[in-house]
This record gives sequence, C-alpha cells and structure tokens, in this order.
Amino acid sequence: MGTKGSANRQRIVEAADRLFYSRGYNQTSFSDISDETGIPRGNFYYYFKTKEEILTAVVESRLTIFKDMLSQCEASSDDPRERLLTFANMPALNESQVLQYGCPIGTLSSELVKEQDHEVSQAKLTAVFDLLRDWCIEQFNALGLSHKAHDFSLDLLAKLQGITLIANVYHDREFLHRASGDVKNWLTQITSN
Amino acid sequence: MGTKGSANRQRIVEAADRLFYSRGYNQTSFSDISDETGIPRGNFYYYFKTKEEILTAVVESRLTIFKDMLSQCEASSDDPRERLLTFANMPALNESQVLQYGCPIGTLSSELVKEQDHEVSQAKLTAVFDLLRDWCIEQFNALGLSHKAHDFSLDLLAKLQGITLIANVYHDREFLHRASGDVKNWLTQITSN
DNA sequence: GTCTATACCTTGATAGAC
DNA sequence: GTCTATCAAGGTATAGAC
Repeated sequence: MGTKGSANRQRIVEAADRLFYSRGYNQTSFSDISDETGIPRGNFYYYFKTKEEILTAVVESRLTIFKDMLSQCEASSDDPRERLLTFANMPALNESQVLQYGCPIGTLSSELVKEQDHEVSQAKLTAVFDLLRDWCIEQFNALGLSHKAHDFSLDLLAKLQGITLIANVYHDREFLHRASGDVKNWLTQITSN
Repeated sequence: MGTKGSANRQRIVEAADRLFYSRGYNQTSFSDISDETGIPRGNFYYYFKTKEEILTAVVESRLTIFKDMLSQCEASSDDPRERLLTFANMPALNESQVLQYGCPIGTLSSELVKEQDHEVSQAKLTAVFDLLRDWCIEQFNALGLSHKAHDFSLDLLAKLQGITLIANVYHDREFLHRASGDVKNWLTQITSN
C-alpha cells in the first residue's frame, strides 16, 4: 500500500474530520488532534507538510463518504424518483449531527469561502457539491426531465442546505423533519406526469 | 450621548463588522481591526473588555441593520403580500456581497454554533433570526394565514438561506436570481386564494 | 517511522506613561 | 482618553535523537 495507507495517517484524518466538523477548521489546533489520537504534534509533519494538507485529506475523505451515500441511494431502488427521495431524506436521517453541527460540507464551505488561502481544499469542496449535483442531474435525466435537470438539482441542494442551516441554528428537530417531508413532496410533484 | 456613542468605538465596530463578514470572526485579529481603523490594538480595551464584546456589538449592529431592512419592506407597500415579495428579494438585491461572502447572519451563525463560548453573541444572533421570522409571521397573519404563518415563515427563511449558500459556494449570479424568482413565485402561490 | 524538544510567530489581553 | 510596551499562552512548523 502507498503512503496514504498508513494507519497513523488515517487516524489523524479521522480525528481531524470529527474535530473540523464539530469545532470548525480554524478552531481546531494540532494539539486538539494530538489529544484525540494520542499521536504527538511533531509526528504530524511526517504525514502532512502543513495544516492545509490535513484539511485537503479531510475533504477527500468526505468526498468518498458522500460517494458511498450516493451508492446507498442508488441501491435503495431502481427508480430514479425513489432514489431522489432517499437522497432528500439524508439530513433528516442524520438528525442529531445536523441539529448540532449542520452539514459537513455546507458549514465547511461557508468557513472556507471567507479565506484567501485554502484554494486547493476549497476546489475539492466544490467538487463534492458537483458530485451531488451531477448525481441528481442523472436521476432527473433518467426521468425524462433533462431540460430542467440542472435547475432542479441546484434547487434540491439549496433546499436541503437551507433547512439544514435553519434546523441547526434553532436546533429544531420538528422543523427538520417537517421541511424534509415538504422537499420530498416537491420532488414527487415535479417528477410526476 | 452614552459610552456607546464614542466615535472611536463606532469606527471599531464598523471595521470589525466588515472584517467579520469578509474573513469570518475567528480569522479576524485585533491587528486586522487596528490596521483598518488606525487605532492601536491596546486602545480597544478601553471600549471593549474582550474580543467577544466586539462580536456582540457587531451582532447588535447587524440587528439594527436588519430592522431597517424590514422597515424598508414595510414602506414598500401596504400589502403584506408585496412586503413579503420585497423581503424575498433581498439576497438578489445584495447580489455582489452575497456571491462573495454569503449571508451576514447565516454564515456567522454557522461559524458560532460550533463553539462552546460566545453564548451571548449566539443568543443575539438567534434574536436576529427571530426578528425576521416574527416579521414574516405578522405578514402571513395579516393575510389570514395565521394557521400556517409559523411554518411558512421558517420555510421562507430556509429557502433564502439555501439559495444564498449555494449561490455563494458557486459564485453563481444566474442561480441567485432565478431561484429568487422561484421563491417569489412560491410566495404568490401560497398567498393567493 | 516515531517521538521529544523547541523555535518562532501571532494571538488576546494587561500595565502604565502621557 | 489615548497610546506604547509588553505579557503569557497558544499557534504552526522544524530539528534532530532514537
């Protein structure tokens, strides 16, 4: 296995992933990651040259997590309509995390757009959004809605980001589920003909 | 005038407001604010005991800005329906800022929910959301939709936050305006009977 | 490959002269 | 009221022993 297969490296990325999500990137220090993993600070630089490289690795890790999530959506049904419904249910499914910390890519994006550095990580983050958008487009295409597939897909992402943010700010479980239902109703409506 | 009327104090808050918006709270240092205002770092502590107090002052400043914005919405028409449409158009109206830095309260909230400190500022931030929500509720009430006023209001906030976040991530001006139009269509639909 | 020690800088915050 | 000098703590990053 290559350098990326190191057990320590993976433990660092996993801990950083959790901490970046629960505290934010800028509020997570090497000491925090060291405390969580038991790996001394100085040892990080054997695996990563800078803190941003850890960030990049975390974003890549989230990319594969979202790929797996999309695989689950595909496995849920052969019907693209059902797949989209499964997709739209993800925020509600991850209720407790969403209420506490928001969306793993939405909140991180909000944090990173504000900085002039981290261009690499930021590009990779946008790639995660692209992944989701393109997957949705495929589903809409398969439903014969190719003329509106792009707009519908961005709409869907915006709706989910919006209810996630409001549910997070208010820690409102009720709203999260009610609004998720509304999104699913909207999906059924636009995909029925 | 009270202590809050000091010219220097106001200059600090205004500079901090801009910087917190464009760089984020945690990424803005006293040195940054000092550079912008020309006021030496050490002098800040005459006006504010901690950095969080500056944050609180900034949030209070944004609260009054949003109050003014709502006043403009009310002045735009006597019809609550028109007022809501004016409100829904705000992200599109502030296009350039939204595309670059997102929503002034949405992004700040996302940043602050992740921290255990800043409870005071966080509470005041939620108060800004409450202000907007309650104003929307009033408009829906006036339209005879009191049974759905609360849900509609949260929906509206979520929609605007969602399109703002996606427009920000993608720096997509087209989407911002198209999706704003959709929200306004939705408003006309649910308020017509 | 792993760990310790440490350099160097910036941070928020303080003390005290003027 | 305003400013300079400085503090202690914590940040990222490096050097080098094992």
